[in-house]
Amino acid sequence: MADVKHFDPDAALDAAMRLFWQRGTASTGVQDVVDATGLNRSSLYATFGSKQELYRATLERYVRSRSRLLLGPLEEDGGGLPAVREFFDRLIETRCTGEFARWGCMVSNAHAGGENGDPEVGAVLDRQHRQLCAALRTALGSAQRQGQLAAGTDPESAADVLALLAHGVNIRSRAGADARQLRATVTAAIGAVAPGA
Amino acid sequence: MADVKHFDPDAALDAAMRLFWQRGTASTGVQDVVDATGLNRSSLYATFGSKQELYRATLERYVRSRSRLLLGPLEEDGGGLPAVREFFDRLIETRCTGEFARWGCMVSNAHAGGENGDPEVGAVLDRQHRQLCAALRTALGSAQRQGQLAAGTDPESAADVLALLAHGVNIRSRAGADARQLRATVTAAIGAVAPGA
DNA sequence: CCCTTCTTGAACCGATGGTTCCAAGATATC
DNA sequence: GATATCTTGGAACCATCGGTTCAAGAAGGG
Repeated sequence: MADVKHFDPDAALDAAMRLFWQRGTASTGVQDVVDATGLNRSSLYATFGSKQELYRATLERYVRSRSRLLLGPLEEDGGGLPAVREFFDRLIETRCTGEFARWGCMVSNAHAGGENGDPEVGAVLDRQHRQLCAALRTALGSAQRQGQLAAGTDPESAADVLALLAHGVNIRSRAGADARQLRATVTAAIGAVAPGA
Repeated sequence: MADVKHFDPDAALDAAMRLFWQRGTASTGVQDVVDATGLNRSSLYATFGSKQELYRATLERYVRSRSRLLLGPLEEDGGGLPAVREFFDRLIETRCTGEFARWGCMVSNAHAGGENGDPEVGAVLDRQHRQLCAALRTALGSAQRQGQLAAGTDPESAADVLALLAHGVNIRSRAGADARQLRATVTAAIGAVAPGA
């Protein structure tokens, strides 16, 4: 009865995501998206509605794919302190090397870029930050139950501190901060807020 | 012989600074600057050259005025641990209340906004981060000499951790993070990385 | 009052912003 | 193969972008 899409919307969304991630909303023109995705303006608007809706879609794709990739292991049962250390190792690795080096985190970038002027975007940012805190809390809680933490350590406030620290890593990585330096700092931080037993 | 400027360049620079600080470079048009400063395009270009040069000028004004306001007390001799606590108190106060609430830090914003594509801007960002680390190191060093720190505390790595944490505070404040929550988290962090004697 | 120097407002430039529209092309059902 | 329905390509839309230019006006020194 009808025609079907001649392109892969998921691939297009991914290409657009990378654009917004790297350069932000304001610095990315619709023409840039057209060029990067290869599809036409009409198809783009027919599929995603508007630039703002497209941005929201890419942001949600980011938190569901890229963020999940990092947070997933953290939320698994019984990860404990090693899971926390591995989370930051992988975070710094991702932020400083490979194809995403110097791109930072799309969520942190959205924070600073003021994209939260859009209430829907703001809600995503808050939710994502709470999820990061919760994931760290889960891992630190399991660390405590496994007796990995020194007595008197509070997993909740430690998780909040490390979550803020993660934002700091994301920000500094955009300026090309040295991975070794970041790793050393983060290691010191973990050792201080979540000291081993 | 000639005519003299009919406006105050410093006031104009300050108005432009607020614009770039709040909304970023890409989202701020020259017309916005014209409207905010009250002076016209010609005077603006005659005085500052280009939009990019104007941005650089406002960024430097920011680090020389606003940042200095926060970092100054930290660098003074003998501030010790109380100076560190006061720095974060004032940071959070500035970021969450008053006319600059939800504006974040212009330097952190520039990081995430990718403004460091301009090498001169990137240099300012790196310099400013190093200065923040150095200021914290100074205060923590004096704390150690005054016997305020527990044995085994390393002022240098503690300073690096707190500097990253400051970026985190700046970022989260843009999303309207609760000041009390931030204060509690920061207090926990200071207590962990720079425990009192 | 003249003349020089600066400021000012407005118009102008090409490029680009996001968005819409319509004819042409493609496809699955009948 | 005809037809209905969707996608596609491309152009056009109108506003604004950053940046430049120019003529008129204002202000000081002679």
